[in-house]
Amino acid sequence: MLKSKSNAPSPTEAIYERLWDAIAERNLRPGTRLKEEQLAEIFAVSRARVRSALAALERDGLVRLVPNRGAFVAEPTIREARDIFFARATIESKLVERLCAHASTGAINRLKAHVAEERAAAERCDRAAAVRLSGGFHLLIAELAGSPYLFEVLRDLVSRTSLITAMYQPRGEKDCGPDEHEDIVSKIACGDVEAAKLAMDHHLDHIERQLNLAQSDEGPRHLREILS
Amino acid sequence: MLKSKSNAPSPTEAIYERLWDAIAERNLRPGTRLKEEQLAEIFAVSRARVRSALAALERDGLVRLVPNRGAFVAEPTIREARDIFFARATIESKLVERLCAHASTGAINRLKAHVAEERAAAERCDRAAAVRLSGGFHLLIAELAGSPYLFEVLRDLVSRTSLITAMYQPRGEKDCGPDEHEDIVSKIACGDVEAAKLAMDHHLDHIERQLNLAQSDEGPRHLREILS
DNA sequence: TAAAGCAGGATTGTTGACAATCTGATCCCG
DNA sequence: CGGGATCAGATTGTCAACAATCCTGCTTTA
Repeated sequence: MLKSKSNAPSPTEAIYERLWDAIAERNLRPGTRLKEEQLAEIFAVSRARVRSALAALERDGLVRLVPNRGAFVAEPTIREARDIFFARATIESKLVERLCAHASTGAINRLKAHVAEERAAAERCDRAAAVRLSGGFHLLIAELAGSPYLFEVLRDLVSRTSLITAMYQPRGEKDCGPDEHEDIVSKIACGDVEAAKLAMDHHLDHIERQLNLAQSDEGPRHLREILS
Repeated sequence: MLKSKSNAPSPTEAIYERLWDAIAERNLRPGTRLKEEQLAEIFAVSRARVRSALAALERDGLVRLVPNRGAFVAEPTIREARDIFFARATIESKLVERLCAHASTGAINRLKAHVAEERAAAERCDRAAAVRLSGGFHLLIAELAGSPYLFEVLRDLVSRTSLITAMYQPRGEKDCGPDEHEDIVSKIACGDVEAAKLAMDHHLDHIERQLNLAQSDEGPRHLREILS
């Protein structure tokens, strides 16, 4: 996994992040071909570094690597999408349970502060921030629950969920606001384990239900234009 | 993730597998330094390929990569070890539950056949096969439960467990035989969800309890000698 | 004497060029 | 006119040499 060096993000990470953003914000649509040389030129780095960034993105399920063919933005199938949500429910339910078991007031406050940030971003209509913060909420739960390993797995799952959302959620549909997150936090604050788990399950189920099977059919756009 | 191409394993995978085996069979002890050039010479491949294999091993938690310093066989802490077992319990419990829900007779038969293989390997005292099959049992459950994503996560967890076992299980201690696996299978065959989940939890807990905190303190051995 | 400074050697990180492979269009033949 | 072989162009995969970095042991100096 990519190390999260707090101060200095490695060059590979930087490319990883920029591509991640472009995909999650729906600017790079599923199926788009990612040519190594092209990316190397755009980001002004060597091809080798692009390669390692693409390898990392493949590990997180955002990119599909075909031998001798190249890299493409992944196109998760409906079946895979449902599997991702199953995995999320499995893991997040347990994390909520564990968090309830020993939730400090500090933890509750961090959760509340995060939801407030989400609300602010939603009101600004800052899509990029909203997507990032929405995923961040779930990661925060994993962090506070105290399982570094499941935190990493969930980070992966959240990335994949972003891609799935970009692919299957109708463009008109508004992202789920911070209301359900707030609900989950309040249940955790009460210390009601079962209610909190149900709230999380319901939340994930709600996101899953918003998906539809019709794929977007806009024309392709040029990499150079999207990645500024 | 490494693609599991059924017929032709890629060269990178081949190196990955050989190092994995060496670590899981306790020939390469935690903390051992893995020099790129040395490995390249031993495996008769280029350094670039060793690099990508080491990157894959780091992703699976078997190797620690230090910038400008090199690669070392990972040394999971006690805390990390316990976290791995927590993650396994979380995931495998759910997988067993799901498998019980729709366990075909074909699935049961595959499980029984696998346990039989395990028993045969144990009687041959074939340690390498025993380690591989023991992990394979858990992976088979994930496969039969029908969650490709959690299968991949569990593959990772099993690798890490091998390393933890190599590091913290006293050498005298015999590996858990196939008895507990057989117990789990029988509970699944009965369709008793709760009993099956309990059996799995107990099995994992049993493995975890066998760990001790004293590290092995044998002298280092030479890479060339171990990797034949 | 001990600690800081300074090469020397070894190891990793990076780059650019070369080889292998695939795609797509053209051309030939039935 | 249609189908299959063939060749050019483009793209990925691999490699070997070069640059940057780090550890080790020695030297110097207070």
